[in-house]
Amino acid sequence: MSLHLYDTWTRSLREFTPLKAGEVGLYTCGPTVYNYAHIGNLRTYLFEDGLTRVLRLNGYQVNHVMNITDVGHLVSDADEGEDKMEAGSRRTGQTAWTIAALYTDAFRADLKALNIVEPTTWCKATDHIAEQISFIQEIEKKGYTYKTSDGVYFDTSKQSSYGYLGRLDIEGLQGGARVDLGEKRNATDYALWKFSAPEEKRQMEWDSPWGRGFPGWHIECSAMAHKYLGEYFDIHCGGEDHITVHHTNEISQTEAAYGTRLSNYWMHGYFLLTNDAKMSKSAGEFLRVQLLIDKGYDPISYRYLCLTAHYRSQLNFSWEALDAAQTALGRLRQNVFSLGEGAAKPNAEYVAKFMEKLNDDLNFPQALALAYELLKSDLPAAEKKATLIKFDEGFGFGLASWVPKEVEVPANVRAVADARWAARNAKDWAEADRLRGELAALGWAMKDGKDAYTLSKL
RNA sequence: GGCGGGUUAGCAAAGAGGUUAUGCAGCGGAUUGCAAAUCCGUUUAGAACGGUUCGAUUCCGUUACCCGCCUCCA
Repeated sequence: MSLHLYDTWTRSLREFTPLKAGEVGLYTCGPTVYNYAHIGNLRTYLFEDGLTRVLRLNGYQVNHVMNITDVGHLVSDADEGEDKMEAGSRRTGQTAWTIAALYTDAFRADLKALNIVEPTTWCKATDHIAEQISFIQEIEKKGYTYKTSDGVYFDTSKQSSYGYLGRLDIEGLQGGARVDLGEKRNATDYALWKFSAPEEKRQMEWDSPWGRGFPGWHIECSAMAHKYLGEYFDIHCGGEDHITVHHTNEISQTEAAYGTRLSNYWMHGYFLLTNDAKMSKSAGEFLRVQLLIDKGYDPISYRYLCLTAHYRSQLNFSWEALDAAQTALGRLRQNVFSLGEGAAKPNAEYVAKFMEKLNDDLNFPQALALAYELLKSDLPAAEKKATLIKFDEGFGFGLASWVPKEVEVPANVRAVADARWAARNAKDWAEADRLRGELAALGWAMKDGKDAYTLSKL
């Protein structure tokens, strides 16, 4: 089966056909670096990583561009309110530029911990102010802009196609608008450029043909996607929340400036929920990869958990589910390791089935089930191993390089264990059991093997 | 208020109009001095009501409940 992907634009599964043979232009909306990423944010990057892996498994060369939003969007209230970067700066007492660098590094560390392949091109919003300004000028030239006292806005009423991606009901939106329009002409109009307030000294502001200020929050993606991938490229991804506003406006801008809908396919990852509610940064506490590590989890266990659910359905996070994933991953790794070192080729039939699952809109849950079917099959060990390592190009668990962890055993623990091993071999069961209890008190479990024992931490 | 999605066994989560999802947990057995690990086997399903059908958890309708977006957001 050839690759089929769900396209939000058509709300249907479409066969994937690249615009240029053998190549894929992919733009994925990146983080706003005013705070750490939480594991809900990272679910979307895991979905996109799965996508790039599947594209590569299909033989495509993927030109993957991701932005770093290091200029503040606005905290709330449709183009009103304070700037997130400036707010983060005030919170931490560091410059906006410093915290942008800090959280960018933290984000990349998270990607690494989850074994997410980095994009081929990173681009920072603040490095592309000129591109954003000229993009706005292009829109202005086409007659879609108007100026208010606080910025330059896009007049969505001049664009009959506006809101198609989100299937927006413009009339309904006007009626149910939750915020004041201010000087905006329509509820769906959005800022292209915002002016710095006269009394305000911003850390991040630039001169523009319209006045000193900063870019609106959708223009960077349109401008950078245009610069690195052209007027029309293959796939654009983001979280489900981007459908109705951010991506709708990216399309709007690009359509005004260049007459395309920016990307041929639009794909969206769905949210991670906790306690059946969306995980959010504004709701205070949120789960970071570092917290998982601190609690003794391997971040790859979280990756495993995400792969057990389809990217297009919401996933309810719980520690119980993460425990299950960690156990399953541990066994899978041990299983693959135990298959030995023999050389073999991947089993063509299983690989074909595997590709069929992944090519069906990235069905990782079924692909994972197939891995277990393969493990239970009666194929030769070496062939199983080669096949699973092939599968892992999609999973990204790092199965090929995994080896059981060598644990450092303190000398006193080793001494007790040796004593128990001697007692056991002397069939002194009472003493052996007593010493096992002693080990447990020290926090160690002892497993008897045929010719030797192994120790593991409790 | 407008738009969209969901409800599957103890937990998480898939596909399929009729034939084992899968993982974790549980249970039984093998194995073990006892364990652990492993292996083999196995019990729990598809919100409620109605319709279509030889047959529906799967398609259609109604109801209930849950969630997301519409506001910064993955």
